Amino acid sequence: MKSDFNAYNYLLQHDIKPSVQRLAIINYLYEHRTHPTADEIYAGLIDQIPTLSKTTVYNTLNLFHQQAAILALTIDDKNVRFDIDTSDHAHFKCLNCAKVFDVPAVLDSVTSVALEHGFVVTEKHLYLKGYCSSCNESPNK
Amino acid sequence: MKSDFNAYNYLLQHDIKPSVQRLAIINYLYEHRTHPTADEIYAGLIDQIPTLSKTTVYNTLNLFHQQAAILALTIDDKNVRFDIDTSDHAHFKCLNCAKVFDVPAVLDSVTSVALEHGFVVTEKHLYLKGYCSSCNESPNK
DNA sequence: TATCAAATTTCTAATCATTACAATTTTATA
DNA sequence: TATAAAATTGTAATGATTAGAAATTTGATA
Repeated sequence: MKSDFNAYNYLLQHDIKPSVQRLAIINYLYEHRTHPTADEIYAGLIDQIPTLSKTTVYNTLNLFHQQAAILALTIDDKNVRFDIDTSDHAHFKCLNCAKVFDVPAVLDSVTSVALEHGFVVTEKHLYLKGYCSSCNESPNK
Repeated sequence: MKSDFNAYNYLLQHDIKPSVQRLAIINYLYEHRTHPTADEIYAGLIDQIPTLSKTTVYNTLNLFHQQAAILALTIDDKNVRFDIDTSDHAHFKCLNCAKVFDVPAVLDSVTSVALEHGFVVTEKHLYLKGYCSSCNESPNK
């Protein structure tokens, strides 16, 4: 079954000139909602594009983020993680299994407080940490 | 004028055995609400404690964080920043001047959604990014 | 279609925050 | 004081990310 995601148009909509590498990376993010790192994306695409360079992956992700086509998550203090879903939602990171989950959330109220301080808000990140339901039932520590 | 902050008791309250280095670091955080990095804390204390090691600063901050005596902020993708204020509040990072500001916020509503998913939440971080009032008036880019 | 400049990709090496690890020093206690 | 445990320190290693230069591809134009 084919994906109904039009990667080509998605890039154009964000003023990004499509290329083989860029299409592959945005498609990877569309298909993998695990908030992958640059390294994971590289590893996932190297078979499909044997000439792919890790620098290209980093450059491309930075470009996508600049153009607001993706989110760059700093929930992990080691790696930046990426998310194609730019709609309002929060993230939960399990301190045991290290997985990052999506959590529904509305962040409007907080933004309004920032506006009162004269801040112009371009990004909102809500990160929760703790233990997911699996790890909570059988903790491994 | 002397600070009314009792660093010694503060550490004891968090089950941390006081030492010269630990007291200096927690006092530094009490007095500097700029969300400093480990390196900034080290630079701020090296004159006062010439034998201080950067490893000790990292070890100590990790210990404080583990004991929930401070927050470890990953709002910056380069460095971890630290905050002695563990009460409910958000952070705003200016993408121009890189300063991190405190913003009042209540995060209860989001936590409750996470609980419904069976998550145990131990940390909440709300990070806003954009341009502060100074940089917004005279952008430097 | 050939040419040329700009954009993109790639490779290699550098950077730099953080941690690992072993040695030294300090602390607490018998 | 002797001794073990805890804390601190110094050095080297790790590893994600970026810098910078070279190679390749793309797109426009003649």
